[in-house]
Amino acid sequence: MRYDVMCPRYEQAAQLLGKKWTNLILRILMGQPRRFGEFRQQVPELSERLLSERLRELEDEGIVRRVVADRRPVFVLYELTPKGQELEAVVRSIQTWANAWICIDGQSVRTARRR
Amino acid sequence: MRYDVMCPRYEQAAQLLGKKWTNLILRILMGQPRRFGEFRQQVPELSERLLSERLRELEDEGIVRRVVADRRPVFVLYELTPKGQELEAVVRSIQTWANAWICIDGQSVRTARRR
DNA sequence: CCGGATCCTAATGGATACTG
DNA sequence: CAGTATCCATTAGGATCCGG
Repeated sequence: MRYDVMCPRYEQAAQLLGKKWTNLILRILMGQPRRFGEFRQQVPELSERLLSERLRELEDEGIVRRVVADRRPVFVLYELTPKGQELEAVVRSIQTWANAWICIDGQSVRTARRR
Repeated sequence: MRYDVMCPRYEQAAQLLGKKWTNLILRILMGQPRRFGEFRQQVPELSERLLSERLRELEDEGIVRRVVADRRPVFVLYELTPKGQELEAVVRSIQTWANAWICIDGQSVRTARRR
């Protein structure tokens, strides 16, 4: 078997999930639709620029839908699409693995390599 | 519920899986232990520098074990640890999701946003 | 209230050459 | 055979300020 070609969708999915803040945003959305400002309250360390960028990426991927309520003041909701909802299985499998193999201290598992 | 803190292990796992070439390396290792040069044959586009870097990262995470056969010429095998083997469930869940939600063309799913 | 525009720095990845 | 070392281009992310 040759492995010269990657699955582009897999790559895209994995790289998206690996980006900073993405998983946090997804988790928050898994509970319920959220407004832009709610993310900021929930995660003060996440800047508006990155929040906006991540939401846009997820929207581009069809994982998140942006719903604009057309009244004043402007009111925007972000919610998971079906595609996004099915990501929950992935998120949980990563979490399960991480929980199972967590190590307590920050030490490397790797034994010293000879130089 | 507050989401001000991320699960560091989850983050680390997701970010590792999202790095370029990592998933390919894992897939190759899931079949059987491999030698350094075998990766290069299987994936010619992957440079020695990055291959070495990825393997080292996976080793540091305790996902891959580096086994040196002490005879001439030097002979090195990389193999999955139990921790690494259990990543297969994660890889498969990502693949399942990616397969289910693949789109054929390169077009964005997102409907145009008003500017 | 919901972002966009800018600027700057750090991290990532590719190419190439060299070594125990 | 199995890597390191170096250099460079691109990308990702944080900080800050501005606008409909």
